[in-house]
Amino acid sequence: MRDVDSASPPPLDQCSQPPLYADVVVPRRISRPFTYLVPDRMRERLTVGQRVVAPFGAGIVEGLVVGVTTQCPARLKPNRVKELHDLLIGQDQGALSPAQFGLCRFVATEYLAPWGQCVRLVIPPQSKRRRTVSVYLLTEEGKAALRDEALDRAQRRILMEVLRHPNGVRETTLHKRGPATIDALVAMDRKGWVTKHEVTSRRGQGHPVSPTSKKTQGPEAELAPQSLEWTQHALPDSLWRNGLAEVIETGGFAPILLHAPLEHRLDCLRRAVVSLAAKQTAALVVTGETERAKLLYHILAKSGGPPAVFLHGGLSDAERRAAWRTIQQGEFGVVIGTRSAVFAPLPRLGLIWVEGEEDPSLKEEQTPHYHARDVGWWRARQEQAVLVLASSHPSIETVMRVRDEGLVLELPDDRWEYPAVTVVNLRDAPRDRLLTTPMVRGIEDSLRQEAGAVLFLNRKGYGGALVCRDCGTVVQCPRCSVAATYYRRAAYLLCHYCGQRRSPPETCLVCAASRLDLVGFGTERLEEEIRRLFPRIRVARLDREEAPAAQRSAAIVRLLWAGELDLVIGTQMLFQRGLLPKVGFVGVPHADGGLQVPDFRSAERTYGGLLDALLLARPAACGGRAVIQTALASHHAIAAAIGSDSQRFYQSEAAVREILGYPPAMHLIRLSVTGKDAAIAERAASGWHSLLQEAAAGGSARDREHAGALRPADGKEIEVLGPAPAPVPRVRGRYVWHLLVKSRRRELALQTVRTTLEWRERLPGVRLDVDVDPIQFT
DNA sequence: TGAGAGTATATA
DNA sequence: ATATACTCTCAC
Repeated sequence: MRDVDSASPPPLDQCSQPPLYADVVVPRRISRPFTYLVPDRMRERLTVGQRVVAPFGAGIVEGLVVGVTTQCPARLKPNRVKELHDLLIGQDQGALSPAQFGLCRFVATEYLAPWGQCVRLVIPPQSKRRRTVSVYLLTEEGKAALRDEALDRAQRRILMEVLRHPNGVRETTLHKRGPATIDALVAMDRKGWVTKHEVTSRRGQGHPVSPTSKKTQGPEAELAPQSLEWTQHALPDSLWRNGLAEVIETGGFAPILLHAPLEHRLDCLRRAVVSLAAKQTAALVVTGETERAKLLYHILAKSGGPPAVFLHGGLSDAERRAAWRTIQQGEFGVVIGTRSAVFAPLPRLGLIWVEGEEDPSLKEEQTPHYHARDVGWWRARQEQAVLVLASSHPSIETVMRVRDEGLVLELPDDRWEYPAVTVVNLRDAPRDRLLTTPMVRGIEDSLRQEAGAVLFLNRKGYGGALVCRDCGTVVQCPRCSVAATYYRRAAYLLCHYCGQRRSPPETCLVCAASRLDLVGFGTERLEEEIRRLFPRIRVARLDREEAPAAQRSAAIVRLLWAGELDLVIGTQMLFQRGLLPKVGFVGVPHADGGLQVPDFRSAERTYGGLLDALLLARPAACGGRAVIQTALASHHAIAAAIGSDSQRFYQSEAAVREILGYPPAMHLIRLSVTGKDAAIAERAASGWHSLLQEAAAGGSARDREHAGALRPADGKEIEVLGPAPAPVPRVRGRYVWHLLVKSRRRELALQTVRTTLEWRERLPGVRLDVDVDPIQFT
């Protein structure tokens, strides 16, 4: 790829101009650009960053010009080079702004993703043109023909299919069946049994929605009014005065970690937005969950600040386009959205605020695997904006990075308002009981005081898994090598990886014994236990099974605010849905449940979940109480959370990551190879591994030469681990192998993987994926 | 033997 | 990604 900066402007005034070539990246799974001849009529208007229509393969694509040159690449025969078809023109269509161009290039290089696939991140969703498609419809004669017993079999099959679809079957669908089908169609068309019709494609018929619609304005009715009131409390002597106000006032690039409870963060956010609006600049607020974005939208829209725009994944393409246009026109003071909103085209960006920066949802799970927080960091620097990463339990990566490169603003540990915490050691408690005596007492007290109670258990379903009491075999999903979760009420086993459900087996599949035991407790079993102990109370459950629709969970939140629920049982979803009122009692029946997960971030997640749960309770001074049941009270994640000692957690966890060589001490790139055939997938992974080893050896040798004798030649600057079966080695019937590239030097790791990508792009039988800074390890 | 499914391959 | 070329399998 030629460098963008080396592109020379086309000569304007010669009669015999040399041919001009454009390097174009296409929206395909190919990293390298393709070279096209620039037709004379485009010479003057064609620039780097221009979007173009180009012939590609059998069809045409919309690509992005990333370089312009007068030389045809050596290995291309000039007669094989095709001409560009057209320039894309239009307000949010044609050329990318320098900011958009830079952003998508950053994502491509930083996350090793095909540049052409990153372009869609920075442009509004394309309106599906009102394309017409041909469909076949059944005629009366056709229906009559179906009654004929002697009808040709192929023809009958087609007619039956067309009969099933009163709106017609697409010509392209039928043509895919092969030449026999096409012949039969032509024959039947001639006989008048079917007719071909041109209809407007269904896609793209979504109603164009005005920016004043419910969805872009934010759904008002779903939020409990009390929860808004709660967030309007002004806090005395906040972190705003102690630093943030000044940074916002000064402006320019400044990375800030705001480590404080939610009410403090919201107070700061509201003030920051108002303060920016006074300076005619705008804020971009990004958060992981749509529900959280809704909440922020309401708080900011109701606080007398500047107009706000709501941008999230639930919007239709038409709605997103409308929101996008509003943003480009600059008639707002703040944009609030989820992950992809970090690319929103704000003019005069003064602040990027990442609310809940530790949220794994900020990481895109598909290519390009960008992290909205890290994109935000880069963008803030580019556009000279303040960057605020806000959380009550920030990721250790952010804590370390901001300590080095920015400013940490935190509420001191002793000023966080926690409930009075009782720790129950599960090792001293009877094994078969889920709720110990102190826990039951705590719930009873809260019922007596009508103060509300929340139980946090981060495991959905009834029990964890079915285990054979004789041979110890765990009942697994047949397609994914992972234990299936048992749901009692619906009486099925559900695989949490592929979603397949089936009825639980009567007997062990290995030894045929009929003694299957339920191991572990899920929210469903906890609910059953609560109903047994307290038959009269009003209980609700907040987890993905019970409250799949946002509406349902919003209803539970509203009931809780209205005091019409005595107790809520929930998973992580408790912290993601709306805002809960502070309750009198919080119980955590199994605090260390998440620590067994084979993921180096499990301690961080456990700490965060526990902290969030404790913060659902009223402060001790207002009678708030909590009971934590754990078998690992001395683990630093649990000890730090119950002792409200965040420094302890971050210190211990940083040490662990350093010793084990995980982020932030080292940078990781996870490579995965997926294939239906286990052996082929493993072989491909091994092949990739040796290629990486080679590249690493070559790379650091060159590197050492370059840097002279400064660095010891230990050859350990980059490590390639694996191939190993993924933590869940089989998903949806496909085998997954992982490689892990580790290095303290980020650029070296990226460069090493980059050199192997040429090979990666064509490899039969397997699917390959590169994830820089992976979060999810399954 | 051919239809149909599945898989390899190039795309400028 | 996607269209096309090519290969393999299975029923006739």
